[in-house]
Amino acid sequence: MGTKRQRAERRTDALSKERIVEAAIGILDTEGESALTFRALTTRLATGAGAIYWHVANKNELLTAATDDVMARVMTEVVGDTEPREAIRAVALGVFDAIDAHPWVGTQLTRDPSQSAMLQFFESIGGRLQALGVPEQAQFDSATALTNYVLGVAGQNAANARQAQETDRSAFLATAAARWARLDPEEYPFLRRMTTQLREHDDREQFLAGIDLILAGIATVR
Amino acid sequence: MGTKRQRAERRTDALSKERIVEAAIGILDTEGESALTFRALTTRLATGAGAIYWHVANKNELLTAATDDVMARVMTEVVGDTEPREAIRAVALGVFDAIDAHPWVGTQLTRDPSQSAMLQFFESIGGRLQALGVPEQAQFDSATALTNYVLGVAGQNAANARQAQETDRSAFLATAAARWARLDPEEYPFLRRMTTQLREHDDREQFLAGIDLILAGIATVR
DNA sequence: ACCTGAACACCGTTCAAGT
DNA sequence: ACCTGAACACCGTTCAAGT
Repeated sequence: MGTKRQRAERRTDALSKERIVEAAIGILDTEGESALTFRALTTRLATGAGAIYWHVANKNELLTAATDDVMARVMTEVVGDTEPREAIRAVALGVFDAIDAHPWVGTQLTRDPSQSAMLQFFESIGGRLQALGVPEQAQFDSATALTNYVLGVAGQNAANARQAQETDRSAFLATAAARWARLDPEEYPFLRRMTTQLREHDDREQFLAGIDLILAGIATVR
Repeated sequence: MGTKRQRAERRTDALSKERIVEAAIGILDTEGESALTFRALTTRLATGAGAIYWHVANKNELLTAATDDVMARVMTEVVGDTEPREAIRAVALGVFDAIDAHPWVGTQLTRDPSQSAMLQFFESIGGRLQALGVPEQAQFDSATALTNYVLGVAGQNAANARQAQETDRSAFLATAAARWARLDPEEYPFLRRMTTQLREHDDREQFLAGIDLILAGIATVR
């Protein structure tokens, strides 16, 4: 009985999968994707590599768990809306904001879209399409289109974050816009015409505009 | 003069960026992304690591060059169509087929979408939107939506290829469908309803269906 | 100018050994 | 059951030295 008590009162800083995932998220958020190594983790957790492997199979499982951790919060937070169209927009925006705050989530989702987080997203979208009155036949293609679009944005965001790193966003956009402006006008008339829009656009608004475009297309199928 | 001649007649197997890129593509296509290492390259090219670094700055530049090599062919092959809507579908399908044949291209495009290949794609789409009569204001958002969708599919395809690896496609789909069928029907009614469609769908057709959905949405903006 | 190949600094992962 | 930490098998990249 005394022994059992002792087991229940384990030191609060004992290692666990949750604590490891938490530490991983901390490193990813503050120092970026490339900083997450088992060495960095062992230092932060004051332990050995083998201790981590006792709780986690490998680095990929750790990344998956960290991503699901962030995404689970998003999916549960966005449940209020009843109007299906608004609900779809809200869920999509929730994912966008999460990826914006944690770019490494974008990398991970594009690397492994069969994550339970994406299944939840797909389910959440699909259920609303049903409520929207989209015919059965078209529901699969519609949900897939929305999901692929979100994954594309996720990847872009992660790539931008990787490239921006030091410089801030407006400087980053200015550089990109300058590159567009320097392109051959014969070969790239469209990009040149869009230079100003590139520099001045808002990622979040543009993301929503894309969602609305796809929703408008879906509304077309009757 | 004799010297100059000799220089012109260099041994045909001399190293060059093109030959290195070609070898890299060979490894990527036959053995997959993880097989592309500088050790594998030096073996295949019968040279030293330093020799490769003389022609190529680093692994990322090599991957970028290999991707642009594949994509450049796609973009030039698809120029026949005059009807803008068909041209957009053809360009998108060309990218899809290229990624289907070379899944590593999908990984690279999602990792670095500012590649010249994607700029060409964006330009190609944008020019056609103009021809389609899409208002200036909406062209940027429309081209971005299509591009993000294609990038999302690219990532998915690459991830699937990575996961499939050994087993063939139908076995892969069967496994995924079986996983969907095992989900809690209370929590995942939509996924369960879509299980059959997942198992029987054709990736290429579904990709086109998504493009058509977005195009239908774009046609809505007047 | 172009190439060789050993060496460097780092990875993720394993495993015998401890408690 | 859980943890330690040295060791292993790999990486990408550098660089003194060769031709």
